[in-house]
Amino acid sequence: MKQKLKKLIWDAVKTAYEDNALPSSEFPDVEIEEPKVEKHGDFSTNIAMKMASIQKMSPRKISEIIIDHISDPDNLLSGTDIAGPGFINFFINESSWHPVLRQIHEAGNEFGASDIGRGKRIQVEFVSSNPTGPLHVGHGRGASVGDSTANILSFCGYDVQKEYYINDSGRQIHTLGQSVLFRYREQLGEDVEFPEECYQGDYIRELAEEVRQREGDALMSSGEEAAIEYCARYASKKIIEGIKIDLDSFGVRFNRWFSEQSLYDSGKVDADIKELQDKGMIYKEDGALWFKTTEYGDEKDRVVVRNNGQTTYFASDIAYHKDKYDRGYEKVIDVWGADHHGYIPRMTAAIEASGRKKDQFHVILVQLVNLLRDGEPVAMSTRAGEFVTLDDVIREVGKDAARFIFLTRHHESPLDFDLELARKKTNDNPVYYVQYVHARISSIIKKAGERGINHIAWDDQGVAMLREPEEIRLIKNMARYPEVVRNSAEFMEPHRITFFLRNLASAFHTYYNKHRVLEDDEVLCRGRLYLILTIKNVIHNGLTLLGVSAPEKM
RNA sequence: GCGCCUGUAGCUCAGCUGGAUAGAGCAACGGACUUCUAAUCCGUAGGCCGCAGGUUCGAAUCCUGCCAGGCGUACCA
Repeated sequence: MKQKLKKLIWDAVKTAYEDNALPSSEFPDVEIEEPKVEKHGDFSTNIAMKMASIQKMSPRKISEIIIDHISDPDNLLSGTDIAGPGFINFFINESSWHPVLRQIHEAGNEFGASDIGRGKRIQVEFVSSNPTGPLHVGHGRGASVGDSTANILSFCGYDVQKEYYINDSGRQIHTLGQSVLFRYREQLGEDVEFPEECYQGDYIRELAEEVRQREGDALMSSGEEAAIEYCARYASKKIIEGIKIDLDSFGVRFNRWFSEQSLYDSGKVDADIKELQDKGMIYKEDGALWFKTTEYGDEKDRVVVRNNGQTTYFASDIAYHKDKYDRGYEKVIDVWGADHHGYIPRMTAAIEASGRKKDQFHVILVQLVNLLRDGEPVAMSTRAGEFVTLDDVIREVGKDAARFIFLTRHHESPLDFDLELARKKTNDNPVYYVQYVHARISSIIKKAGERGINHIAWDDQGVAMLREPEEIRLIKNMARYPEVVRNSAEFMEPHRITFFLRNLASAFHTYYNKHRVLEDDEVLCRGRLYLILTIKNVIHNGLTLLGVSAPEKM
């Protein structure tokens, strides 16, 4: 619709120039907006104001000239208006909206999809929680944002891969091994003092128990390091399995699980450090190796190999990201917790140093989640073992409510997640509001079937009867969907879909309460059934992008 | 100190990347079910868009400076 209008205006401007009504041939882009106030029409443009200084004429005069030169062969417009400082307002004919319904219906699950990605290969890495404990709510938010963003990008024609990076190497894995070993010894009757820096959660005890059942007391006699190594391997493997299960029940599936350890095993970390050394990007100071990240805008240089010979997390991250690009991704997106934001400049620096462009890397920072129960904060700390796991949340409030609520805010603003609220099946809970539309429509369609209407299809006469303001409003609303999806992809902001759905749901509920679909007038009934079928279609599409189900019945 | 994020209705947040009279949901108050699901709807009330300057036809939106909160600022991850 917008495109059609844009063309009308553009043609009018050109014609006006050819008729010598406008002195200059220099025209700005046609920008079309949707006014907030209905009185201002369906669309408006500010083009006259933009042209004023170039044409050396008053905006209102230019508006008049443009309107005079508009030709509207398809009878799209029911009226135009000049308002305020020189806005041109356009009123669209009711009947011009009707074909939108057909587009939606014919596109089906593809309605809203586009090809703006042009098959560009893009990778989204998210969650990537360390395998030292189960996922908690914060990871849930990262999972929701990452997964939906990937879905949306894919819907917009990008070739998207979802990946999880497993930090199965380094100090914290060692600590994990220690933690399990301590519990293991404890269980075998040894009097041990459990160190504070170890992981305190009950899951460590369970893992130790499993180790004991498999190995008996064999680890008591093997060397300590070997025992820790064994426990670390076993525990991280089990934890990752648990994480996979949790994510699966959260509706998140990765294309690939990438092991940090594999970068060491294949020698890639060492090779990349060597390569950077050869390029002169690395120097030695105080016994450590430093990467000159300051040359790419970081505030200080960063250590890649410590003076004890151990590589830092940064070192493997450099190798990991290099590997991503080597695998052919043109763009790499990382979803991180906001507490890692200080890490962005050095990562960007490393990527630039390896010859990639800055804009080939993008970090989505997700702010922290404050978990509440009835308005009271719930304390959480992985180390102290006090946390509510993602699994707990899914069990308590359900996957759909959790995923939806995580996407009810811009990802850069902190989110309060109230367990009691999320569990309530009331109108406090936005997910039901949207799902309810789908269920209601399904119910009506079912009822129509009972009355012998089994096939809902485009019907000229029926659709032509959709003239109620609420009906036109619904169609206009849905017509915006493709643009919302595109913007959502472009800005990587899945919450835009959430807000769109709430809006559409609201418009439907209003309509539902005011008008009956199953009217005695058969023609009208056909038209309305077609309308709600397309609404169901759009709600379904949107919820799918968010990873939320669209129930037939509630 | 420096850097990033956030300040919009009593509360939780949107605001289409500069547009016209700033919008929702909760909470408050008053209404609507013998009719397609009341997990719904309708109405009322509620605002110096953190503060102060600047940019221009026009600012919640862009720039600068303050103020407040969160996070970061490791040879941790």
